[in-house]
Amino acid sequence: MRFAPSPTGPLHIGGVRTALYNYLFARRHGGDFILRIEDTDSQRFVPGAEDYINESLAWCGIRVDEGVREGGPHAPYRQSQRREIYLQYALQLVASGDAYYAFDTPEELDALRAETEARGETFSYNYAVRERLATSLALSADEVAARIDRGDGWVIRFRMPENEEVAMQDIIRGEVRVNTSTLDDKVLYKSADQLPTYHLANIVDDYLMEISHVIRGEEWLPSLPLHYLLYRSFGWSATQPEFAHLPLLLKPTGGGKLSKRDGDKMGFPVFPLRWVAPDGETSRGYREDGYFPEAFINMLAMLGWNPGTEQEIFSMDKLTAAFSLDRVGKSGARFDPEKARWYNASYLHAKSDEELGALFLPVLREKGIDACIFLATKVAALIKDRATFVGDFWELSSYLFEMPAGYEAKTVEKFWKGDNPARLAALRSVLEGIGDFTAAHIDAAVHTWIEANGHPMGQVMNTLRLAVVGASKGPGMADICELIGKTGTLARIDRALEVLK
RNA sequence: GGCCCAUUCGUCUAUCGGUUAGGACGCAAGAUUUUCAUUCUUGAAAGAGGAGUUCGAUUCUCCUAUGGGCUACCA
Repeated sequence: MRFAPSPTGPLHIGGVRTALYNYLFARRHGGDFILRIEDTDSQRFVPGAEDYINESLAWCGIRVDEGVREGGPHAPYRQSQRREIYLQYALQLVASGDAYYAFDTPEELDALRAETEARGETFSYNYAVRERLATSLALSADEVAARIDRGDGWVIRFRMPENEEVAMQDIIRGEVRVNTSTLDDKVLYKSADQLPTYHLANIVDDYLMEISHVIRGEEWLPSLPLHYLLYRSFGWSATQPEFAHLPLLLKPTGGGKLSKRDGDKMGFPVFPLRWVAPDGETSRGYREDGYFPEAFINMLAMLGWNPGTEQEIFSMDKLTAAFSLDRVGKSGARFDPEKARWYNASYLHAKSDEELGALFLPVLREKGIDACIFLATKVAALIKDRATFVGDFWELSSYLFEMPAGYEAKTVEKFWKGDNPARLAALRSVLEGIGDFTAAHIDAAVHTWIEANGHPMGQVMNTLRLAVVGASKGPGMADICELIGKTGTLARIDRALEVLK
C-alpha cells in the first residue's frame, strides 16, 4: 500500500483518513505501508509541507514502513529524486504509438481554448485536434527532431483511443464504464521542468513499488480510465493494483467538500497539527486543540467506514483487526465537529487518573500553582467526568487553588437568604472541630450535624458550596474541602460571610 | 456545458426482497445527586420523487430531481 500526498500544503483530515485506511488495510493483510512524496509540481511546492506530513502521521500513530525518512528497497521515495526514471517510460509510450510529442505553448492553448469557447463549444485536446496541431502526429519526424534540438518546449501526451468502452473495477463502487471519446489526451511529461505529471509518475511508481491496492479519494475516479489505459500500454495490466475510491469528506453545513476555510469559519480544526504557512498565516490543529490522537483516529475511521456492529470505540489495534474495504460507504460523509468532541470526551473519561494527572501537572505549574503529581492526579480524578479536553481542567478546578474571585449572582440569590448565612456560620465551627480533615471525616461530621439539628441538607450544602466555590458547580463538597484544606475552607467561609453579609 | 459518482432520522450509519426500519452524536424529558456534570431510562426524528420487476420493495432496473467530484504543461 502507499499513501502518496503532494507537499503543496498541510495534510487535511480527508488526507489523514486516506492514509489511515491505507495503513489499516496494509496491517490487516500483512502488507507494507509506503509513504511516497509526489512533488512533481515544481510550481506549487511548499517548504515544510513534507515535514508536516511526516509529523502528522507520526502523531496519529500511523507507522510508515518505507519512505523518505525510513528508507527501503524501493528508494528514493520522493518523485523529484526519481525524475530520470520517468522520461524513459514516457519515451517508451511514444515509441509504441500510445503517446506523442506536442509543441503547443501554454499561450497557444489558452487562445485555442478561448476561441473554441467563443463558438459555444468546449475545447478538448483529443482525437479531433491532435493531428491538426503542432504534434509529432502531424509533423514530420525530421521537424520533430529539429524542434527538440532547437530547444522548443514540448510535452508528451497520451494518445487517448477513440470510442472505446473502458470497463473498470472499483472495490467500493463495483464496475464503472467510461467511453474514451469523452476523455482527452492528458499530458504525461513536460520538458519545462523535466518532470512527469501525476498520472505517469503515479502509474510508473505504483508499478515499480509493487503496489497491490490503491486506496485514494473519489476525486481520482475520473482519472481511472486513463490509469487503466496506461497500465495496458505498458503491458502491466496483469499486475496492476486494485482500486478503491473513497467518498469525500463534506463540510458540516452547506455544500462542497471540506476545505481549510471551513475550520476557520466554523471554529474547528481541519488539520491534524497546527500549520504555519510560509506567509505566517496559521491554522489550528487537532493536536494543539487538545484532542488525543486515538480519539481523532477513531473519529476519522468511522467517517465512511463502519464495523457492521454497534461498537463505536476502536483503538488502532481494534481498527486493524476489524477494517475491511467492503464496509466502506459509497456516499460523501459530512464532518461533524460535535461527534469529534464526543470521541475525545469518551477517551478522556476512560483514561486513568494518573495519566490525566501527569497531563494536568504542567498546566498547573504554568498557572503558578506549586502542585505535585499526587495533587494533580487527585484533582483530575474529581473533575475528569466534566471535561472534554485536558485543557478544560483548569477552568473546572481553578477554585480549588484560588479563592473565588466573586460569587455567581444566581446562586447567591437562590441560597444566600433565610437561615442559610447563620447555618453557614454554625457549620464553620463544625468544620473547625474536625481533627483529621479528610473527605470521609468531613462527610461524617457534616451529616451528623445536619441530622442532629434537622437542617435542610440542600440548603446547607449549597450555601457551603457558594462560599467555597463561588458558584453552583463541582464535585462533592467533602472532596473539595479536603483538597482545599481546613485553613483554606474556613478562610473562604469567613470571606463569604463578610462579603455577602 | 460534458463525463463520472452518490442519495435511510439534523449528522455518522445498520439493513445484503418480507424488520414495530436498529445504533451513535446532537436535541428533549425523567431518574440519580448537596450543585454542575457524569451515569441510567425514555422520547421526538429517516428510506428524494415517479415509473417498472415481484406475491411483496428502503433493498433490483430505468427516468427525474438534488448533492458531489472531475473537466490544467495541479495533485
